[in-house]
Amino acid sequence: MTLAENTFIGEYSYTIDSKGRLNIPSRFRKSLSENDANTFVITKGLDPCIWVYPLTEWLKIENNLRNLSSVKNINRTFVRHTTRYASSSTYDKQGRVLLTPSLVDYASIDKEVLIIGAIGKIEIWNPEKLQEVDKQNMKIEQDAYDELADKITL
Amino acid sequence: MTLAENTFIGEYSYTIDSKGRLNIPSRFRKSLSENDANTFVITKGLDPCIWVYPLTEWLKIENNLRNLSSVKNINRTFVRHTTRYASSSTYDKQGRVLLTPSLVDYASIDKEVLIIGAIGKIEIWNPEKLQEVDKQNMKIEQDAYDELADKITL
DNA sequence: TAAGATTGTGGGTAGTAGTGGGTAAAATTA
DNA sequence: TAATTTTACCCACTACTACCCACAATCTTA
Repeated sequence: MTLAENTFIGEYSYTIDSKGRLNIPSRFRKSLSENDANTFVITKGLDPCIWVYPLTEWLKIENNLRNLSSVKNINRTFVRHTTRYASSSTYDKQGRVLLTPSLVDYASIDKEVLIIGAIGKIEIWNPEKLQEVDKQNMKIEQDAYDELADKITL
Repeated sequence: MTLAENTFIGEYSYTIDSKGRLNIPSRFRKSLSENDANTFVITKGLDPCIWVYPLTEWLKIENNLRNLSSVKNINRTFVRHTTRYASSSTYDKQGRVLLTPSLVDYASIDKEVLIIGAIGKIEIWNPEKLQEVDKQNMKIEQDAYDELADKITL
């Protein structure tokens, strides 16, 4: 349980309640650093899911974005896409954050969600959507995947 | 004589109790390094078994994952696959860790398990499953096995 | 060989975690 | 300003987990 700070692993099946609140797994909350002030930044993922960053991790991303020159069109698009849907949320006494309807809609989420620790961030998925996307990815990029597995996993 | 730290060899027959707890052989626990803080990271194996890493070994994997940019699609898939089934577990006073139902299910484990030291990690098998997989592999990959002989001297 | 220590396994219990809902403060709108 | 909606805080219930103790079998050691 002495994992590195702001590092998330594991998978949890949780539900979104009628008020749009989602509990962040206790393990994840405990792994936040002091500076995160119990706050996450919630935004659109590059996949059809929601990404949740610890506050301090998000600030690093902001810094990186700041350094992208606005002259390049692709940079402007990327910055816009990344920041547009982001909002910060401090979790309540029960450990829940509020998800905006537009993000919930983007990730095709109903009530049941899969919360997945992805090292520096947290992903929130509609379970069926994930399965679907996964299958597709593996079909297209099996070779690249195997190469990574060979390099990284022992 | 003692083995090197975080090195596991040998095979043990243990049982999983009604609460899903599994005792890690005393020999294995003793071989953990100080930095492991009595903690293992338990995850899905590439074979139909459960892999158990000492914390510090897992942190090396984590570091590699952290350096993969999320802008690339295949990187996101790989990180997700690798972290998703992982969970850290500090063993209790009796030396037991908690196995998640999804992993137990994945490895087709009932109650009796075979705990096998695989040098840098530990494998947890359903005994029958292992026998089955073993038989199959030896039939198919005799050539590849022979090729290994060039690399490793016994 | 006998006493003591260690190890694997079983189970009880208090505290914690996930979920649901009420209510007052705050924000928005008419 | 008043009415309505939204948000934040509080309490409550249930299930689960972590911690504790127990015990029998095995191993160690004097």
